[in-house]
Amino acid sequence: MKPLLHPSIEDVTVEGILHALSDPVRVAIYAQIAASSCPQTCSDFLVVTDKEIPKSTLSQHFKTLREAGLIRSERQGVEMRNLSRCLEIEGRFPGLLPGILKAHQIQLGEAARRTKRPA
Amino acid sequence: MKPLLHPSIEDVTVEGILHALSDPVRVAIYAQIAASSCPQTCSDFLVVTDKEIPKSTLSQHFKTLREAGLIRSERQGVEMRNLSRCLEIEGRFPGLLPGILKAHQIQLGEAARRTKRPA
DNA sequence: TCCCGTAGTTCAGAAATAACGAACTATTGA
DNA sequence: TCAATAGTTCGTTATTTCTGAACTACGGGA
Repeated sequence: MKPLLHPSIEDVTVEGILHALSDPVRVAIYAQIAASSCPQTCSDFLVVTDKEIPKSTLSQHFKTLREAGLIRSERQGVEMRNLSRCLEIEGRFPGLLPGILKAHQIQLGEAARRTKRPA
Repeated sequence: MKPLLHPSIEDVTVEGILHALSDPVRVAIYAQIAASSCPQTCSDFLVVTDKEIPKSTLSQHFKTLREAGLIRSERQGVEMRNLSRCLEIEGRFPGLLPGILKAHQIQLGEAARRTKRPA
Protein backbone atom coordinates (compact mmCIF):
# COMPACT_ATOMS: atom_id res chain seq x y z
CA MET A 1 0.00 0.00 0.00
CA LYS A 2 1.34 3.40 -0.97
CA PRO A 3 2.39 5.69 1.84
CA LEU A 4 -0.01 8.58 2.44
CA LEU A 5 0.83 11.83 0.69
CA HIS A 6 1.14 15.05 2.67
CA PRO A 7 2.17 18.09 0.64
CA SER A 8 4.67 20.40 2.27
CA ILE A 9 3.10 23.68 3.30
CA GLU A 10 4.64 25.67 0.46
CA ASP A 11 3.00 23.34 -2.07
CA VAL A 12 -0.46 23.97 -0.66
CA THR A 13 -2.61 26.06 -3.00
CA VAL A 14 -5.62 28.26 -2.39
CA GLU A 15 -7.48 26.52 -5.22
CA GLY A 16 -6.78 23.13 -3.69
CA ILE A 17 -8.11 24.25 -0.32
CA LEU A 18 -11.23 25.81 -1.83
CA HIS A 19 -11.90 22.75 -3.94
CA ALA A 20 -11.50 20.43 -0.96
CA LEU A 21 -13.90 22.51 1.13
CA SER A 22 -16.44 23.06 -1.66
CA ASP A 23 -18.10 19.72 -0.89
CA PRO A 24 -20.69 19.69 1.92
CA VAL A 25 -19.46 16.39 3.33
CA ARG A 26 -15.80 17.39 3.29
CA VAL A 27 -16.35 20.79 4.85
CA ALA A 28 -18.39 19.13 7.61
CA ILE A 29 -15.60 16.63 8.22
CA TYR A 30 -12.93 19.28 8.20
CA ALA A 31 -14.87 21.58 10.51
CA GLN A 32 -15.17 18.81 13.09
CA ILE A 33 -11.49 17.87 12.83
CA ALA A 34 -10.46 21.51 13.14
CA ALA A 35 -12.75 22.09 16.11
CA SER A 36 -11.73 18.97 18.01
CA SER A 37 -8.62 18.89 20.13
CA CYS A 38 -8.10 15.14 19.75
CA PRO A 39 -7.49 13.52 16.35
CA GLN A 40 -10.51 11.98 14.64
CA THR A 41 -10.71 8.63 12.85
CA CYS A 42 -12.37 8.03 9.48
CA SER A 43 -15.06 5.89 11.07
CA ASP A 44 -16.20 8.83 13.15
CA PHE A 45 -17.79 10.11 9.94
CA LEU A 46 -19.69 7.14 8.53
CA VAL A 47 -22.73 9.35 9.02
CA VAL A 48 -22.33 13.03 8.07
CA THR A 49 -25.10 15.62 7.77
CA ASP A 50 -27.65 12.86 8.46
CA LYS A 51 -26.41 10.91 5.45
CA GLU A 52 -24.64 7.57 5.33
CA ILE A 53 -21.37 7.70 3.46
CA PRO A 54 -19.88 4.48 2.01
CA LYS A 55 -16.44 3.94 3.45
CA SER A 56 -14.71 3.94 0.08
CA THR A 57 -16.20 7.36 -0.60
CA LEU A 58 -15.16 8.49 2.86
CA SER A 59 -11.63 7.32 2.19
CA GLN A 60 -11.54 9.42 -1.00
CA HIS A 61 -12.81 12.46 0.89
CA PHE A 62 -10.01 12.09 3.42
CA LYS A 63 -7.53 11.71 0.60
CA THR A 64 -8.79 14.95 -0.94
CA LEU A 65 -8.48 16.82 2.36
CA ARG A 66 -5.04 15.32 2.95
CA GLU A 67 -3.68 16.15 -0.49
CA ALA A 68 -5.04 19.67 -0.26
CA GLY A 69 -2.86 20.02 2.84
CA LEU A 70 -5.78 20.52 5.20
CA ILE A 71 -5.23 17.50 7.43
CA ARG A 72 -2.49 15.17 8.49
CA SER A 73 -3.28 11.45 8.78
CA GLU A 74 -1.19 9.17 10.95
CA ARG A 75 -1.69 5.50 11.57
CA GLN A 76 -2.12 4.72 15.25
CA GLY A 77 -2.48 0.98 15.63
CA VAL A 78 -5.39 -0.27 13.62
CA GLU A 79 -6.91 3.11 12.97
CA MET A 80 -5.96 6.42 11.38
CA ARG A 81 -5.79 9.62 13.38
CA ASN A 82 -6.59 12.78 11.46
CA LEU A 83 -5.65 16.20 12.68
CA SER A 84 -5.94 19.65 11.21
CA ARG A 85 -2.94 21.49 9.77
CA CYS A 86 -4.68 24.79 10.44
CA LEU A 87 -1.69 26.39 12.20
CA GLU A 88 0.58 25.80 9.22
CA ILE A 89 -2.04 27.10 6.82
CA GLU A 90 -2.78 30.09 9.00
CA GLY A 91 0.91 30.94 8.76
CA ARG A 92 0.81 30.91 5.00
CA PHE A 93 -2.70 32.22 4.33
CA PRO A 94 -3.77 34.20 7.40
CA GLY A 95 -7.53 34.49 7.79
CA LEU A 96 -8.43 32.06 5.03
CA LEU A 97 -9.55 29.10 7.11
CA PRO A 98 -11.14 31.15 9.92
CA GLY A 99 -13.19 33.00 7.29
CA ILE A 100 -14.39 29.78 5.69
CA LEU A 101 -15.14 28.02 8.97
CA LYS A 102 -17.01 31.04 10.29
CA ALA A 103 -19.11 31.24 7.12
CA HIS A 104 -19.81 27.54 7.42
CA GLN A 105 -20.97 28.06 11.01
CA ILE A 106 -23.26 30.91 9.98
CA GLN A 107 -24.82 28.74 7.30
CA LEU A 108 -25.34 25.88 9.75
CA GLY A 109 -27.00 28.26 12.20
CA GLU A 110 -29.40 29.52 9.55
CA ALA A 111 -30.34 25.98 8.53
CA ALA A 112 -31.00 25.02 12.15
CA ARG A 113 -33.22 28.08 12.62
CA ARG A 114 -35.15 27.21 9.46
CA THR A 115 -35.94 23.65 10.54
CA LYS A 116 -36.81 24.69 14.09
CA ARG A 117 -39.33 27.36 13.05
CA PRO A 118 -40.49 26.08 9.63
CA ALA A 119 -42.16 28.98 7.74
CA MET B 1 -32.52 33.28 -24.84
CA LYS B 2 -33.13 32.55 -21.15
CA PRO B 3 -32.78 35.50 -18.81
CA LEU B 4 -29.67 35.34 -16.66
CA LEU B 5 -30.05 33.79 -13.22
CA HIS B 6 -29.00 35.70 -10.12
CA PRO B 7 -29.70 33.97 -6.82
CA SER B 8 -31.00 36.13 -4.02
CA ILE B 9 -28.42 36.63 -1.31
CA GLU B 10 -30.08 34.23 1.14
CA ASP B 11 -29.80 31.43 -1.42
CA VAL B 12 -26.05 31.88 -1.77
CA THR B 13 -24.10 29.01 -0.19
CA VAL B 14 -20.57 28.76 1.13
CA GLU B 15 -20.04 25.59 -0.91
CA GLY B 16 -21.17 27.33 -4.06
CA ILE B 17 -18.78 30.21 -3.47
CA LEU B 18 -15.85 27.90 -2.69
CA HIS B 19 -16.55 25.76 -5.74
CA ALA B 20 -16.77 28.78 -8.01
CA LEU B 21 -13.46 30.13 -6.71
CA SER B 22 -11.66 26.78 -6.71
CA ASP B 23 -10.81 27.17 -10.39
CA PRO B 24 -7.67 29.21 -11.22
CA VAL B 25 -9.33 30.97 -14.16
CA ARG B 26 -12.47 31.86 -12.24
CA VAL B 27 -10.67 33.14 -9.18
CA ALA B 28 -8.50 35.32 -11.42
CA ILE B 29 -11.59 36.69 -13.15
CA TYR B 30 -13.39 37.30 -9.90
CA ALA B 31 -10.38 38.97 -8.29
CA GLN B 32 -10.18 41.44 -11.15
CA ILE B 33 -13.90 42.17 -11.10
CA ALA B 34 -13.83 42.65 -7.34
CA ALA B 35 -10.77 44.91 -7.52
CA SER B 36 -12.05 47.08 -10.34
CA SER B 37 -14.42 49.94 -9.71
CA CYS B 38 -15.98 49.79 -13.19
CA PRO B 39 -17.83 46.70 -14.44
CA GLN B 40 -15.87 44.32 -16.63
CA THR B 41 -16.99 42.59 -19.82
CA CYS B 42 -16.47 38.92 -20.67
CA SER B 43 -14.11 39.78 -23.48
CA ASP B 44 -11.76 41.44 -21.04
CA PHE B 45 -10.79 37.91 -20.06
CA LEU B 46 -10.16 36.13 -23.35
CA VAL B 47 -6.62 35.77 -22.03
CA VAL B 48 -6.26 34.88 -18.33
CA THR B 49 -3.09 33.80 -16.53
CA ASP B 50 -1.29 33.89 -19.91
CA LYS B 51 -3.71 31.34 -21.31
CA GLU B 52 -6.28 31.77 -24.07
CA ILE B 53 -9.77 30.78 -23.01
CA PRO B 54 -12.35 29.85 -25.68
CA LYS B 55 -15.31 32.15 -25.36
CA SER B 56 -17.82 29.34 -24.80
CA THR B 57 -15.72 28.20 -21.85
CA LEU B 58 -15.48 31.77 -20.65
CA SER B 59 -19.25 32.10 -20.83
CA GLN B 60 -19.63 28.99 -18.64
CA HIS B 61 -17.15 30.41 -16.13
CA PHE B 62 -19.20 33.59 -15.89
CA LYS B 63 -22.35 31.53 -15.47
CA THR B 64 -20.73 29.64 -12.61
CA LEU B 65 -19.67 32.86 -10.87
CA ARG B 66 -23.11 34.37 -11.46
CA GLU B 67 -25.07 31.39 -10.15
CA ALA B 68 -22.82 31.15 -7.11
CA GLY B 69 -23.94 34.71 -6.35
CA LEU B 70 -20.48 36.21 -6.73
CA ILE B 71 -21.20 38.58 -9.61
CA ARG B 72 -24.10 40.38 -11.22
CA SER B 73 -24.24 40.55 -15.03
CA GLU B 74 -26.21 43.24 -16.80
CA ARG B 75 -26.51 43.78 -20.51
CA GLN B 76 -25.38 47.24 -21.55
CA GLY B 77 -25.87 47.60 -25.26
CA VAL B 78 -24.00 44.93 -27.12
CA GLU B 79 -21.90 43.83 -24.19
CA MET B 80 -22.36 42.47 -20.68
CA ARG B 81 -21.18 44.38 -17.64
CA ASN B 82 -20.12 42.25 -14.69
CA LEU B 83 -19.80 43.59 -11.20
CA SER B 84 -19.01 42.01 -7.88
CA ARG B 85 -21.70 41.38 -5.27
CA CYS B 86 -19.06 41.50 -2.53
CA LEU B 87 -20.97 43.93 -0.32
CA GLU B 88 -23.99 41.65 -0.17
CA ILE B 89 -21.84 38.61 0.51
CA GLU B 90 -19.82 40.46 3.13
CA GLY B 91 -23.10 41.17 4.89
CA ARG B 92 -23.97 37.52 5.01
CA PHE B 93 -20.54 35.90 5.41
CA PRO B 94 -18.25 38.55 6.90
CA GLY B 95 -14.58 37.94 6.19
CA LEU B 96 -15.07 35.11 3.74
CA LEU B 97 -14.27 36.91 0.49
CA PRO B 98 -11.54 39.15 1.93
CA GLY B 99 -9.84 36.04 3.31
CA ILE B 100 -9.96 34.25 -0.01
CA LEU B 101 -8.86 37.26 -2.07
CA LYS B 102 -6.01 37.98 0.30
CA ALA B 103 -4.81 34.37 0.11
CA HIS B 104 -5.03 34.56 -3.67
CA GLN B 105 -2.91 37.71 -3.61
CA ILE B 106 -0.31 36.05 -1.41
CA GLN B 107 -0.08 33.11 -3.78
CA LEU B 108 0.27 35.41 -6.79
CA GLY B 109 3.05 37.28 -5.03
CA GLU B 110 4.95 34.09 -4.31
CA ALA B 111 4.64 32.95 -7.91
CA ALA B 112 5.91 36.30 -9.18
CA ARG B 113 8.90 36.13 -6.84
CA ARG B 114 9.67 32.59 -8.03
CA THR B 115 9.74 33.52 -11.71
CA LYS B 116 11.74 36.68 -11.09
CA ARG B 117 14.49 34.93 -9.13
CA PRO B 118 14.32 31.38 -10.54
CA ALA B 119 16.11 28.96 -8.15
C1' DT C 1 1.99 -18.95 14.80
C1' DC C 2 -2.26 -18.68 12.50
C1' DC C 3 -6.79 -16.90 12.18
C1' DC C 4 -10.21 -13.41 12.83
C1' DG C 5 -12.05 -8.81 13.35
C1' DT C 6 -11.55 -3.94 12.61
C1' DA C 7 -9.88 0.18 9.90
C1' DG C 8 -8.90 1.92 5.84
C1' DT C 9 -7.17 1.80 0.77
C1' DT C 10 -7.32 0.52 -4.10
C1' DC C 11 -9.51 -0.79 -8.26
C1' DA C 12 -12.87 -0.70 -11.95
C1' DG C 13 -17.15 0.39 -14.00
C1' DA C 14 -20.95 3.71 -13.90
C1' DA C 15 -22.63 8.35 -13.24
C1' DA C 16 -22.00 13.20 -13.09
C1' DT C 17 -19.46 17.33 -14.40
C1' DA C 18 -16.49 20.21 -17.30
C1' DA C 19 -14.32 21.76 -21.82
C1' DC C 20 -14.85 23.61 -26.28
C1' DG C 21 -16.11 24.05 -31.41
C1' DA C 22 -20.13 25.13 -34.08
C1' DA C 23 -24.38 27.19 -34.45
C1' DC C 24 -27.40 30.50 -32.53
C1' DT C 25 -29.41 35.08 -30.30
C1' DA C 26 -29.23 39.91 -29.18
C1' DT C 27 -27.88 44.56 -29.97
C1' DT C 28 -25.73 48.48 -32.50
C1' DG C 29 -24.26 51.08 -36.35
C1' DA C 30 -23.67 51.71 -41.36
C1' DT D 1 -31.69 45.49 -43.90
C1' DC D 2 -27.06 43.84 -43.48
C1' DA D 3 -22.79 43.23 -41.20
C1' DA D 4 -20.13 43.18 -37.02
C1' DT D 5 -19.54 42.42 -32.16
C1' DA D 6 -20.65 40.15 -27.64
C1' DG D 7 -22.34 36.24 -25.42
C1' DT D 8 -25.18 32.03 -24.96
C1' DT D 9 -26.59 27.33 -26.05
C1' DC D 10 -25.97 22.73 -27.84
C1' DG D 11 -23.73 18.36 -28.58
C1' DT D 12 -19.73 15.67 -28.28
C1' DT D 13 -15.66 14.44 -25.91
C1' DA D 14 -12.72 14.38 -21.85
C1' DT D 15 -12.20 14.50 -16.99
C1' DT D 16 -13.71 13.84 -12.33
C1' DT D 17 -16.45 11.66 -8.80
C1' DC D 18 -19.06 7.85 -6.65
C1' DT D 19 -19.28 3.33 -4.86
C1' DG D 20 -19.28 -1.86 -4.36
C1' DA D 21 -15.92 -5.48 -4.26
C1' DA D 22 -11.57 -6.99 -3.34
C1' DC D 23 -7.45 -6.04 -0.96
C1' DT D 24 -3.76 -4.48 2.71
C1' DA D 25 -2.45 -3.50 7.43
C1' DC D 26 -2.45 -4.05 12.18
C1' DG D 27 -3.83 -6.08 16.76
C1' DG D 28 -5.58 -9.68 19.65
C1' DG D 29 -6.64 -14.01 21.00
C1' DA D 30 -6.47 -19.39 20.72
